[in-house]
Amino acid sequence: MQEFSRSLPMMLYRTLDAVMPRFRRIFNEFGLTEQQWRVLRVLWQYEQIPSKELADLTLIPAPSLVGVLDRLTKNGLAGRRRSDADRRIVFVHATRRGQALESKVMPLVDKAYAELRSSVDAKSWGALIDGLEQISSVDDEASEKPAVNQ
Amino acid sequence: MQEFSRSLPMMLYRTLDAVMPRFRRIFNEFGLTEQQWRVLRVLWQYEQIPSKELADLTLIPAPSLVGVLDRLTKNGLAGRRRSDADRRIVFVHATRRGQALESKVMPLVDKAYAELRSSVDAKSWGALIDGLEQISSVDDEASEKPAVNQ
DNA sequence: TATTAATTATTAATATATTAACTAAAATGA
DNA sequence: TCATTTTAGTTAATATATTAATAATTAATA
Repeated sequence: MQEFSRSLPMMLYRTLDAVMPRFRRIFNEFGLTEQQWRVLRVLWQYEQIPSKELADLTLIPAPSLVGVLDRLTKNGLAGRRRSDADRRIVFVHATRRGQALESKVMPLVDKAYAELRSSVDAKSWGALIDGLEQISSVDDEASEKPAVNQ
Repeated sequence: MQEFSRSLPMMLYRTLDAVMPRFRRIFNEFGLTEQQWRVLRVLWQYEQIPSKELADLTLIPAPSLVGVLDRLTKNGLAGRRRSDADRRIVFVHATRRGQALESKVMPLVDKAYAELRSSVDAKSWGALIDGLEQISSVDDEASEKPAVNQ
C-alpha cells in the first residue's frame, strides 16, 4: 500500500474530518448528535418506517440504532410501535416535537451544504460523487450472502 | 440538500462501509483493531514519534489515542517514553513484538488493497482520490485558528 | 522575571461502533 | 404439523468518538 496517508481509507476519513464539523455544530445547536440528526432526517420523509429500513437508510448499525432511538424517545423526538401484522417488526416515527425540528434545522444544513459544494468546482464534485458511487457498489466477496445461482 | 442518500457525507460513510470490512477481517486475525493497526502502520516507519504527530498521522483524536496506546502497551506491541527536552511530549514506539507484526500483516493488507484497487478502473480511481484531496483541503472557517494577518 | 498564553497529554461523561450471542416471531420444508 | 432456518430487534462486552475540562510544561510578553 503506497503512501499510507494517501490510501483510500485514510483519504475518506480525512475528508469526513474536514467536512463534518460544520454540520455537527448545527446539530449541537439543537441538542442533536449526528446520528440523531440522520434518524430524524429520514423520519421526516416517512409517516413511519421499520427499524430495519431505518438502519439501512441512516447507515447506523442495528445495535447502535437501539440506543439512538432510546435517546430520541427519551427526548420526546421519536417513538416506536410494534407491528401487528408481523410482531418482529418495530415501526419508528417522529413525534410532533421531532417533526417541528425539520423547519428549523434543515435550512441551516442546506445552507452549509450549499457552501461546501460551492467551495469545489462542479466538475470535481461530480467526479467525486461518481467515484464514491462506484466503489461503494463494489461488493466484498466474503461479506456478501451467497448470490442466487452461484 | 438533494437526496439525503446521495449527499457527500452519506456517500463517504457508505464507501467506508463497503471498503473497510475486508481490511478489518485481516486486522482481527492478528488480534488488532482498526485503530491499533493504524498506529502500528505509522510506528513501523519511525524509530519513535511524538504522540501529537501520531494522532495527526493516524487521524485518531488525541483522547482516543490514549486508550489505543494503553491497550497496545498492555499487549506488548508499543510503548511510551516521556521526552527529556520537553516534558510535555510523549514519544511512542513499537516494541520488538510490534515490529514483528509488520512482515505478517502488511502483505495481506497490500494484497487486499491491490484487489480493491483493481476492482475499479484506474481513471475513476484517480479522479476519486483527486476529488477527496480537494475537498479534504477545503478548510472550515469556524474551526480554523485565526490566520496570520487576517 | 512575574504573568499570561499556548501546547501536550490526559481524564471524564456521554454517545456510537464492532462483534457475538440471544430472544421472539415468522417462513420453510420434509 | 413439527423441526429447521431466517429475520428483526435487542443485549452484552469491549473499543472508539466527541466535547469539555484539567494538569503540567513551555513559550511569549509586558
